[in-house]
Amino acid sequence: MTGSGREKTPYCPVGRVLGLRERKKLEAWRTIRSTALRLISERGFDAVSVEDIAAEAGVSRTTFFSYFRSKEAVVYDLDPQELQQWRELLADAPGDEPLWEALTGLVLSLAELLADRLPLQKRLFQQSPELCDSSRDVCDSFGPDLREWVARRTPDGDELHAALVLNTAFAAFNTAIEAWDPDDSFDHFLDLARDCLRLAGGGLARSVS
Amino acid sequence: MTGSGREKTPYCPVGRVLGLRERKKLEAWRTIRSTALRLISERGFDAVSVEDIAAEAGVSRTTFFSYFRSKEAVVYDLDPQELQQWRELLADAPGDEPLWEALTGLVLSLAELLADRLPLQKRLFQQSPELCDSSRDVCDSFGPDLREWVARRTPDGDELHAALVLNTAFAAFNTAIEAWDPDDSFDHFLDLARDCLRLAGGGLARSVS
DNA sequence: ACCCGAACCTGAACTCAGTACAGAGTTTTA
DNA sequence: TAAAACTCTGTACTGAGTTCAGGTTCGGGT
Repeated sequence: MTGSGREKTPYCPVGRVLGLRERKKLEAWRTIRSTALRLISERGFDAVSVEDIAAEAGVSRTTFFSYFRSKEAVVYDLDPQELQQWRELLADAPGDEPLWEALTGLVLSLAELLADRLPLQKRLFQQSPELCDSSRDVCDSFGPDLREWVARRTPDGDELHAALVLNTAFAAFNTAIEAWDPDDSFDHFLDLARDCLRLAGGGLARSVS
Repeated sequence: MTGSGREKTPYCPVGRVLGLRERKKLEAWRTIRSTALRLISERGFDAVSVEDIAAEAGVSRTTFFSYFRSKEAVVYDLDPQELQQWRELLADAPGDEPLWEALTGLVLSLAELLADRLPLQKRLFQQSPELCDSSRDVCDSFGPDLREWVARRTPDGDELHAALVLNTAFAAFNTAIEAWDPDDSFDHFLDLARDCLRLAGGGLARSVS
């Protein structure tokens, strides 16, 4: 919905020094999120309604939707502080590396940033296939930013190549997520992601099998 | 929804010789689909409700949902005959080629199979970003079959590689779709798809830019 | 300290996707 | 031609997502 506007409201800015308002908002965001994750991991995604989450978080249904665009978003969205770190990462990324190498680095940094959330998230995927189906992309929340970053450093005429590189990096990342067992260590996931990115970057054509 | 069962009902079987029942069903399927595409291309995806489609197609809302799992599905699903051709393609695919080459071939054959529908579909994407967002994958309808095909010809222990190859092929295909202008010839699209698959297969790491 | 505007929260009412089901109608089969 | 199997339809329901008109709370001046 909402056409393709990026952010309806500049929600949860996370500036340097937070006023009372901003602190409350961040707190509300986190209460809703953690409540949601708790309920969903207890009962499964489908068995929890937005109403349940809102009630349990002590907030109205309407407010829930002012913090999260959809029910899935409460699972996928980055914490405002993570989002800020992610944007700093993008801002600081070197501009001289070849695109694929730069992207590989970014994706791996991102993975580390998500270290806390990913295991739980992956477990939710396994419990609730409907979650997997709907948003098949864990990339939803950071994807747009990354797209923009790629676009900015892409010379005219090379859009196809840039898009291909980006989509392939996503594919590699998602493949690693799919393959990972959340009971294994997170380092193991990082290895998987590295492997996938390396294989995809090195060319899938000539290869085993 | 529906756990992860493949097909709730074996709808529209398209056997060799069709009985009256099957003929009616195929006809109904096509009426609904074409009505839907017409209305949606006239008014936009969001401005058309399932009720509108059903009414215009002379069928009940309930019946609509017995033919299509969702409102998006009516745009994405393969025609039962296309689906059959696609399955034959899979069945006939050689088992001795390396995985990437085999997949490349399959994806390109698939593209040709979709020649009629793709231009309109791409135009709908452009008109209705909400369509793009929701099902970011044109691969939805044939993806499961292809996954299964890949799984069958994957030796144990190589699942990661197989998944990576598959996801990357999808990524390349989607990239081509994204990049294609539906006012250009369909051959141009095929060239794009070929290029994307070749680039991804050949290794994105060392490359221009 | 006070006030005003802006930002925020809320309940209520609404639209629409998707599901369940029971009954009526149609095709198939024997 | 009658029973069995399948299909369609209306009805009624759940729940996601939106809109909106208040009420409340915060922040920045003065």
